[in-house]
Amino acid sequence: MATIDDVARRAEVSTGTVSRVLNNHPAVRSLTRRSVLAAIEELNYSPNLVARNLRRARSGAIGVLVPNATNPSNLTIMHGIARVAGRHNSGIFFCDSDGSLENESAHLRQLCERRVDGVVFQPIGSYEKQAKLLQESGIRVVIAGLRTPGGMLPQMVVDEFDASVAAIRHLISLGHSRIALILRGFSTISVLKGGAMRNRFDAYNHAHAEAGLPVDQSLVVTAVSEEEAASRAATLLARADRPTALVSGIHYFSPSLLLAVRQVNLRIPEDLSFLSYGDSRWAEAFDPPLTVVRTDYELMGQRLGELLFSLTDGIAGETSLHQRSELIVRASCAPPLAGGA
Amino acid sequence: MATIDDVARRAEVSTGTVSRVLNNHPAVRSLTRRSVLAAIEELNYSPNLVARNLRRARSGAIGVLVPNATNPSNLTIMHGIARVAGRHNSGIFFCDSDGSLENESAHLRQLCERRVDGVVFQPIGSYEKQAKLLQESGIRVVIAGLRTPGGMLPQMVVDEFDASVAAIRHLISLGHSRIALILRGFSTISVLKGGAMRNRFDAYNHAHAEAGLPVDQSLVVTAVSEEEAASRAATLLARADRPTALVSGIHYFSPSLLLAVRQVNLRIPEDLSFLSYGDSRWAEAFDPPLTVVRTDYELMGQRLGELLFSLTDGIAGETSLHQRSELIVRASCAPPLAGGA
DNA sequence: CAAATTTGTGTAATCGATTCAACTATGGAA
DNA sequence: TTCCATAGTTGAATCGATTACACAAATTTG
Repeated sequence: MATIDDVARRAEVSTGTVSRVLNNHPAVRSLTRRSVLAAIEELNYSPNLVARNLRRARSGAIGVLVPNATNPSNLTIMHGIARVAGRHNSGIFFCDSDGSLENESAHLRQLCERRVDGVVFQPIGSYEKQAKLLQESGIRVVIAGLRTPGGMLPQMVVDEFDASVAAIRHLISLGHSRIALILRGFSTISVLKGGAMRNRFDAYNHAHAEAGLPVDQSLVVTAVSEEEAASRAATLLARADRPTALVSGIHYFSPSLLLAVRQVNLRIPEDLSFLSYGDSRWAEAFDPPLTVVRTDYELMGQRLGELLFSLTDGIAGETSLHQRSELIVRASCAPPLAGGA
Repeated sequence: MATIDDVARRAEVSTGTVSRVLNNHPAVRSLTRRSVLAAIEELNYSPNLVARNLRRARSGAIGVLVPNATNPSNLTIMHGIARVAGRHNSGIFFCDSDGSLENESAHLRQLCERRVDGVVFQPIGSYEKQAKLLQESGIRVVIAGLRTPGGMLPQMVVDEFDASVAAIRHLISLGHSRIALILRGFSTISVLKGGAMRNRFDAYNHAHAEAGLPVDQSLVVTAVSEEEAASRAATLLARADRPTALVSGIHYFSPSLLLAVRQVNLRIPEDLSFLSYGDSRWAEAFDPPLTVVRTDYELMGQRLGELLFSLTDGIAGETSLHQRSELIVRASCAPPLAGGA
């Protein structure tokens, strides 16, 4: 594999000159430049970015750490980030924690050791300490997620509260008073610790309080997997006082929940209203089309990327971005049947 | 930021010794090791992988190049690869061509310059030349995709032909003779150039020939976007001699096609049988559940990863893997109505 | 025409690790 | 006691680029 020295020898110039050609430095005679380029061509030379990065003390790459790559919304965020990274011709180090805190910190350490220029970090649990560590190493960090704002780190907050309240309000205004909410988490207690689920739970309570409606805590359940979510939902729907509306707190669960609904022979929206967090073409194609709380993850990814690069490039600016979600009303929610459950 | 020299000074040993501690070399007195570790701790030292990689002439990372990250199957493949990469504690350089050949070669060049240890490459168009170039630079390449086997490069071939033939045969045996097929591509000609779509088209023809059924080429259409796919489908379904079955050649198009079907008020499966390539929870949750040709992409990703690492580690073995797809019969296909269209 | 400036190029130090040869204790065998 | 093998360590070269500095040649200026 040819090195810069090989090229220099071949073109009968010094390595410094070759380097200048590679970096489009203006102070090179065009005749010299041509012969260097010719040598590069002939030797099929490919500059070694590892060496360059060592010297320059930057890597031309950012790290993206997601909690779980099977979640399509993370993929969409990735796609947005990749777009922006491409424009800044930066590479992307992809890290998937696969749900484990252990993996998460291992990946963060690795990103630090690789001396990436920045990290987009969607934390699983508490993150302050680890993120601080990166910061101290001079690596810019942007926190992504649906958690409550706060903390000193640059972050992108998904402003979902209003849309969430609007969603529950929508159901209440249709006449529902028994609304089930399925969240992701080990327990209601874990949900209360913060994050997206907490936010959705708070909005649920807020909308009820606002309408003077009591909340039946037994209608709020958590699950860690699609299967568990489906079985919890089935249990709820089998109750004598079954809910008249079901809210899927995470898009990932929605198809399994819909399947569970069909298995107990309930029609949507006549017998049960269904509302889902997260939008997709499938939610739109479903019969009836699903009413959803939607967040534009592609845009979110792009803005995350822009924020990170503005930080690494030392451009000061707003370091806490907001992205509003919205309620998309389709046909899966309707007034409960007069006779009620 | 502390370097290995700082650590050496602090622990009052040479840099060589620190290096040996870092790499768990046995020839270090345990007393020395302890004091080095202490110094590392105190200085909050993080080894610089860029420097290490330069010296070692390997990067401890592989590149994964996908044509488009918005496709969920690519995501699933990524997840599989990430698992395996984690086990080999290798990093992943993520590259998204976003559908453009130009991006594709730019990314390949970058991966080469970064001196990744290997590349999983899902090419958009013809790839032989570019892949060869990487090979010559000593970078192992594994081709992923649903293209016809052949070529000298290690690859993972999705063996979809049998399942595809079974799918069309299934429709024919139900009594269908006018089966529409929607493929992704600019034109039927581009489809014929190869790749997954070619394979599906061939299977379609094969099953027809086998049953002695003529193929109406006007029922095979291509589209580049969901919107185009939906409008092409709408046109087909508006014809007097409309097809009695519709095959979505790519999962990505399916929801839009289903939407188009509903818009012309055709019931599935009574008025129209629907069969889709690619499976998902949504396809299962749809009413009626969709009959699909399914490929296990998670497993595919894992096997791709294993193949690549066996190559980079110099372990010889089968370099052309196969992964079989299967037909999953659900409820979206039924005999055409007696009266027929 | 000499001095001053500009332009282009070569030389060598440097980034932060690894690793090999050389050297020094340390203990055991002759 | 002397010699040898061995474990532990040091020092320096090395990976492949960038870049500050020095310097020669070419050009402008007074």
